[in-house]
Amino acid sequence: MTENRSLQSIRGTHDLLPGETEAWDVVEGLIRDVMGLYQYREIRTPVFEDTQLFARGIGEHTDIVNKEMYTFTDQGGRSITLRPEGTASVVRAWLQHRLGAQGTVDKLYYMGPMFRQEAPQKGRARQFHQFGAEVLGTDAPEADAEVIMLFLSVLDALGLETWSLHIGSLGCRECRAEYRVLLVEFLSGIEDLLCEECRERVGTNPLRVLDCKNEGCRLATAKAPSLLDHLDDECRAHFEAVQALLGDRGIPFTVDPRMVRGLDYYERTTFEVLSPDLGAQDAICGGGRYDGLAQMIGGKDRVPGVGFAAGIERIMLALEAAGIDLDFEPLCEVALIHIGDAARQRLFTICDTLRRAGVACTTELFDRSVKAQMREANRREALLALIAGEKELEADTITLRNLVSGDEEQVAFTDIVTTVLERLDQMEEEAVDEEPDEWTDEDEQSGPGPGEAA
RNA sequence: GAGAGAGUAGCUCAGUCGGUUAGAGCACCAGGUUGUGGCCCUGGGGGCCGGGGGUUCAAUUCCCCUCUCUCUCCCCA
Repeated sequence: MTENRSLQSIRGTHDLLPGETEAWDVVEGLIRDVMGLYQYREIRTPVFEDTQLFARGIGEHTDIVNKEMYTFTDQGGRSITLRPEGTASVVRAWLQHRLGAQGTVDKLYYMGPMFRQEAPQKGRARQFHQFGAEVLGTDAPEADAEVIMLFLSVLDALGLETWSLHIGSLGCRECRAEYRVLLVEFLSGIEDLLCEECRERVGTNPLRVLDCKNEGCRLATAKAPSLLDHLDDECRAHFEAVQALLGDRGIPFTVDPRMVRGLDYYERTTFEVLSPDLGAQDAICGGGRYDGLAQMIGGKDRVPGVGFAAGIERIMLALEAAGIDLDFEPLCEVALIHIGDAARQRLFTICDTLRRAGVACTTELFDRSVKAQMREANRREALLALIAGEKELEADTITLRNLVSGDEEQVAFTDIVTTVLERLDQMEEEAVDEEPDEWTDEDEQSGPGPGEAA
């Protein structure tokens, strides 16, 4: 409405700035590491899809489809929607490219932005980021347990130790339909005790009534029949197998008979991982089995599948709450410091040469004082400074200063690259010698130095 | 979508019961060292007091609208 002179990012979207992106890189890198460990392979699908994919997959009566999708008509008159979640797209791509044709089980993961038009608050943005994993083509309860274990391994890799795992089962379509009749019968009897919204839900999505946070509804439905008591034999066996697999590995979990997911495609196993440090938006991961999804979006054959989606922003918040700081300054090995214009030009060339040799370095682009240039070198935690002014140009040498020890030496221009590489090697050796034990395995803080390549 | 709170320097925040040039700390720049970092001292730059409208002699301050953020409901990752 208001015509601001300067535009800003739109409501519910955020810029990730230097100082934050480094931590995201670390987190994403650790996620990829764990995915590799479990042999899941990445899939990247478009951020927008045919609206029907989500309408049919997620469900017409869900909040997501009803009121939260970014939908628009493109110039060809097609209805397009920015993806509000990842699973439907992955299954669509799996069907489209016949990834199951080899008869193998496919294990896929994805990572990227999702879009939902909700009221923004902490841990909930309109563009947010999820990563997720999917196993397609198998009913095996091991797949259910594996995706849960996979996510918990990610938390472990990140150092997040406080979480709780909640699991439930929605049964298959057959047993849920039978149960639904029972439930509607029960709810009809207590209808006047329910909140307005729930009275509507009795007709549209009765299972959600059990998940209502309203005190009155909770009390009124306390004695409602439980879905878990009405699973058919196969679904019960499957659910028990999943629990046994988790239990055998000492993974703590709570069975939540009322857990209902907000997406219609779930069947059988559902689960959530909650973080105690997040406030209202405390789910960092949600998932489950979706054996009917492939057919809901037009696939000919039944393709069983199970997976999860996890919110990266919420994980970042949980890390922060846990006091885990993954930020690091990008490595700067050499700062080039000039006095005067001639030296400035000379150093620009030397900087280029050093970079070609794989040395991370920077030159001064403002004409600030030597003091300011040194201060910045210090701020960047540069290891070496190369200083040049009239004196050096005349003598055809450069001053090389070790910024850790303060030692200085004069180096001939022709020897700069070899000497710098030599000194950096020496400093690295010294640093390894002094490094405390706990840091010796892998030093995440220093980031990937371009210098290592050479 | 509903309710509540908040927006003042790059950042974290004071402040004005409406009244001249709006402050601190950190950060930045410069000087103290005719060319050398971290500590210290001195000085400096930087603000349409979120935006628009209204009341008033006078609005950063009061009122309304709007935008954004935060919290809650809801929903979800």
